[in-house]
Amino acid sequence: MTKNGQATIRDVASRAGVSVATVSRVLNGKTSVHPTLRDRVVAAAEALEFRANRLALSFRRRSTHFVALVVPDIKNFFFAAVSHEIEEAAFRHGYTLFTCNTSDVLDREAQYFKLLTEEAVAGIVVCTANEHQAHIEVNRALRRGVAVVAIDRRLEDAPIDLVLSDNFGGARAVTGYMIERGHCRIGVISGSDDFAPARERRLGFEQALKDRGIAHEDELTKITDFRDTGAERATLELLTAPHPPTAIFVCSGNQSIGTLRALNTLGLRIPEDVSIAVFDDPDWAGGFHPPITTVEQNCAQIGATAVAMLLRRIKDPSAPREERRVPTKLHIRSSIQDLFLKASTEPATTDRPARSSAAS
Amino acid sequence: MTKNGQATIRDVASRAGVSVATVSRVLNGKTSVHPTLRDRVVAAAEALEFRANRLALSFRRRSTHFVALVVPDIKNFFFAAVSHEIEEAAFRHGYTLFTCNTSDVLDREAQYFKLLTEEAVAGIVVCTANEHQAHIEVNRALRRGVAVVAIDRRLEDAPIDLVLSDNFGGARAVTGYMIERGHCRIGVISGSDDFAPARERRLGFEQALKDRGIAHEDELTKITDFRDTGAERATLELLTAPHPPTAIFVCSGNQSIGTLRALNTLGLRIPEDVSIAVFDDPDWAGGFHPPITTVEQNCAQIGATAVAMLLRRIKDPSAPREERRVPTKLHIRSSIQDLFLKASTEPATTDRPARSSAAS
DNA sequence: TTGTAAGCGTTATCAT
DNA sequence: ATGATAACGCTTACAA
Repeated sequence: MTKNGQATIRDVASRAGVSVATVSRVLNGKTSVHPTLRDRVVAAAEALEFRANRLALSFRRRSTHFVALVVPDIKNFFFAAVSHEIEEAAFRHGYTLFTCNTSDVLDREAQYFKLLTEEAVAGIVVCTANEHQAHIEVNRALRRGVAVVAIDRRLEDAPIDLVLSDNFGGARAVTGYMIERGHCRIGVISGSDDFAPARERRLGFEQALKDRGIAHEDELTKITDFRDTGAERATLELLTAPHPPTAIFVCSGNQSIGTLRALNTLGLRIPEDVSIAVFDDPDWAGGFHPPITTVEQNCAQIGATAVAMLLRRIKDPSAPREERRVPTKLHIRSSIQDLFLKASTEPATTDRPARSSAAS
Repeated sequence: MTKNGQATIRDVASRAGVSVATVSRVLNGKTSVHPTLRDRVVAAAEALEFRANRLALSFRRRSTHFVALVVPDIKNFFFAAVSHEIEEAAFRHGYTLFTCNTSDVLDREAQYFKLLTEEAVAGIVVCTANEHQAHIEVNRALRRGVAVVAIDRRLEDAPIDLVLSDNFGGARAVTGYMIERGHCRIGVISGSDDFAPARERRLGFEQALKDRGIAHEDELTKITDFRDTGAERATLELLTAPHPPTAIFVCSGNQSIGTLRALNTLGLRIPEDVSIAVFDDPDWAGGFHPPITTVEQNCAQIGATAVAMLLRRIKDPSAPREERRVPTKLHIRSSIQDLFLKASTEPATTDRPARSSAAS
């Protein structure tokens, strides 16, 4: 028994009257040992409340049971939700999760990859800061046997697994819904084409237009950063233009906050003055007044899939590269006016459009 | 040079023509070594791109540079923000962060403490699942030299550092603001008194009432869980009662979503039909229609303080226990009607209450 | 099947 | 100041 109070494998061995090798064997259950000895060892281990020293284990095995999630911003609802799911799934499989924020700075991402590789994590789930520049650390990690899977954004140049939402389909569906409600001048607020999800959502939007033979007007497309401030500015521009759109498709939850703020500033009501749809379904969207029509990404499934792919690759590093799409879900609520229904104040809705006056 | 391509301290030693002990000494800079040898070692290390094996280091030193954040739910905006801050600060000091969700299950918290202790983390920042039951693992961690600081909720029975918001003051201030606008029947939706923040916010609310000599009415207080669904139900009850309040103070951002949903269901407008204030300032609050008056917790400062306290305790385990309060900030927006201003549709506000009609 | 013993990469305790 | 060398706790050849 060492001074710190923790029994070691030696203590167990001597108490059971066997060698440390035997103890190790029964503990790991690889090779078979005589039942009698096995029982003696187990008994001794229990009596001593033996727990293998994890630090020694990692050292010896040159590997750990850590996985990491490297994302631009854990405060973003999407990543927080994915993180939660990954943590949950990883825990079930005996892994513990590191959280790493890059703030979309590539260098920071590289630093983390380096650190995590040195720390011998079993795997990394990453939403990269730059799709076009797979920094050298990614390859280094791969070479060192770290399993890597990308989510949400592609990691070009690197032959790694990928899981992302059906951005194209989701955007196309919700845009189609708007068009069917009579909107033909629809503004879109998207992120940089440098990122797959932004690009795909914008493309899905445009496809819906084409589907219905509606001409695409360039001045209705605003490309901004992924932050709310950029979207706020873009919305202002869109709606103060000479011939403003009747509806706006906002390509992310983060950006939608800026859009909504802009609407407040302009004193425009949803959906009477302008209709709104947003990609992402933040928790407050259904409580908004009016409830916002959204495209929900299945964060849980994305996280679960990422972990599954990670575990698969940890087991079999040479498995064929995979790319998985996770379906989105359209939540039809009350933020899109049906232009065919004259004089209506509320469009088709899932929620009750009651209009009474009670308290006060 | 070992097979995996990483130079070891031995490689450096032989290349520099010195013993491993000397290499170790110059690398750690504890004892002094002759400048000549020192230079040779440094040169060799650089030539070989030597990086000490972290797994071996942890094993040898019996300690790591990991810290952990153990919280009920990382999806909760408050914890996500705190997590971000902790990660940032920790990274600056050479620590990497583990994220651990307990889902408010005490047993899960204990499991994590056990694991983290075995993994020899340097410190744990925890928002406990149960204030009254400091499970044995906390003490075990403490005994094993893990620094622990609690945030948001107290960890009773355990003599550990603590940092939380000025819940009482924040609640008192915003309630006072409502009263000054003429509200004297104010409903409050709070969480279980078993948790310090809920208790303190409710108490702050009641104190504001007392401050102005307003009688407290029991049926205006609703205690629910911290989830939005509980708050939704509570709001419904509050507002369909015979004599409903003119305003509601919601004690957390999570709960406010349920409250807002309930208002939509009832078709009640803010602030014309009912005024709203919420504790917590989720990112969407300012974009809501109308913008919501909130009490913001300074997540960044809470996180930074927690890390500072953690580092201090890592350095000096016997430092005196500390308890720190972080001030809150009142955001006055447009969700509280001024009952003294007759016929008004919008109360005093920071935002512009314009009412025009543009697009479409 | 079981035991002996040689590492794993570092640090720390000895002599020198 | 420097260099052998013994740990640290575990796994795993290799022998028996």
